[in-house]
Amino acid sequence: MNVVVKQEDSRHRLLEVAAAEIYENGYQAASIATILTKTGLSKGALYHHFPKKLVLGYAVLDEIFIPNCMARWTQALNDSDPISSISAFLREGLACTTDENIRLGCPINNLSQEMSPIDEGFRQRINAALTYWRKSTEEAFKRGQQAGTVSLRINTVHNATFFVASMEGMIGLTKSAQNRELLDECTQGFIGYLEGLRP
Amino acid sequence: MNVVVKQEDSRHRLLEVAAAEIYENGYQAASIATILTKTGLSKGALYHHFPKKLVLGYAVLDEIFIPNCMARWTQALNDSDPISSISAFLREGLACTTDENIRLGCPINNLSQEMSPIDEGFRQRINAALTYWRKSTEEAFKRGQQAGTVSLRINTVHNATFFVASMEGMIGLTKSAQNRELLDECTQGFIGYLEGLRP
DNA sequence: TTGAAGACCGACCAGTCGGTTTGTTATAGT
DNA sequence: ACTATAACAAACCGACTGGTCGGTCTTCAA
Repeated sequence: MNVVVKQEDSRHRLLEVAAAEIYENGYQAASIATILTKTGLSKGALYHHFPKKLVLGYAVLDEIFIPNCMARWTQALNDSDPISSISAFLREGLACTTDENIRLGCPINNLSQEMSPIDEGFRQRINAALTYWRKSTEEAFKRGQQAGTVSLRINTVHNATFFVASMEGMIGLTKSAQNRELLDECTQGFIGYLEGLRP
Repeated sequence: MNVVVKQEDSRHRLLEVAAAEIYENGYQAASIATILTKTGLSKGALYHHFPKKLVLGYAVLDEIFIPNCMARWTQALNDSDPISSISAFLREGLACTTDENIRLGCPINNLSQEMSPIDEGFRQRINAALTYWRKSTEEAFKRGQQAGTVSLRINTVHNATFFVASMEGMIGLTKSAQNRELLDECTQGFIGYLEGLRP
């Protein structure tokens, strides 16, 4: 009976170790050999579950990176006051950012920058996630406008796009500075911008 | 006499071709062999001018990427009305962004995301450039405050940091979307934020 | 009991990587 | 004219890459 568990386990272990490797080194520099060593599995096992490295990369994105990132976001937006809830989201993000996060940034953004120009499969997956992020933010702004918590004079599309861009940029800048203080400063500037969207 | 030209030429050609390769593929995936093919030079030539691939990468950053990026920026800020001049800078950037820029993003940001976590030499160079960018923006905001074109209620440090982050994020988001319209929307949101910094 | 199938192993492959070494040519200084 | 040195050229190297393939073991249905 634990054999069934074990076979499911192999795929899962592969995915998780691969995710860690890709997060640390990027997709292209992530080594199959290293993943095998860290899982304790063989090459046969890996290529039994995933026909190519590319498919493994897609699976990591689809089953680990994107769900992880989306989970926290969607539950932060069920509100008629998006500015407050997004500010809270930023502050919470600041608080629960680990040293590893500061060093390595956002896994999706990393893959986006690395793979978008050279592989359509990666690009489309990432773009879909980012588009969803923009759209849900845009709708949150609209709900805020209806509830009177967001100024009617702002363009929700422009500001939703600018918001997502700034979010990614903030993480990226923190990564190159490797400095938590900078993330703090940037978050405060970010919240200042958001507060400016009130009526 | 044209021999002297030629030897300087070799280094230059190597730098330029390497820059293009790194811009296209990132540092790690940039192939020495490809660079040699495209320059028409031999391995001996390359390793005569640069002892290691890493040194070539640093040189590309120091002598090509960073100067190119800084040149346009510094001349855009000699003004007592930074909000107007930065907005103009954004609009101009939008206008002169090539399709290649949309596909490949900002070379410095690319290297930052790829190399910051794994090589201190890259990280420090990039961080120095970004720090300079933040500081010069901060000073521009302060000049604006003195001239009465920027609100005295904003924190110049926070907003300078947020500005640089948003700048990088905007380029990165455009890259993953590969969509000029999105860059346009984001720029408009960006300018809206900047206008909000006025008194 | 037998047979089929899924899960897994690990030796092996061709190709590419950055880097080294040895050798040649051209030029500048004396 | 002679020599030292810069500026290349190209064969070569070991390490490593993703990927293949023949075979083994376990599980389960018939």
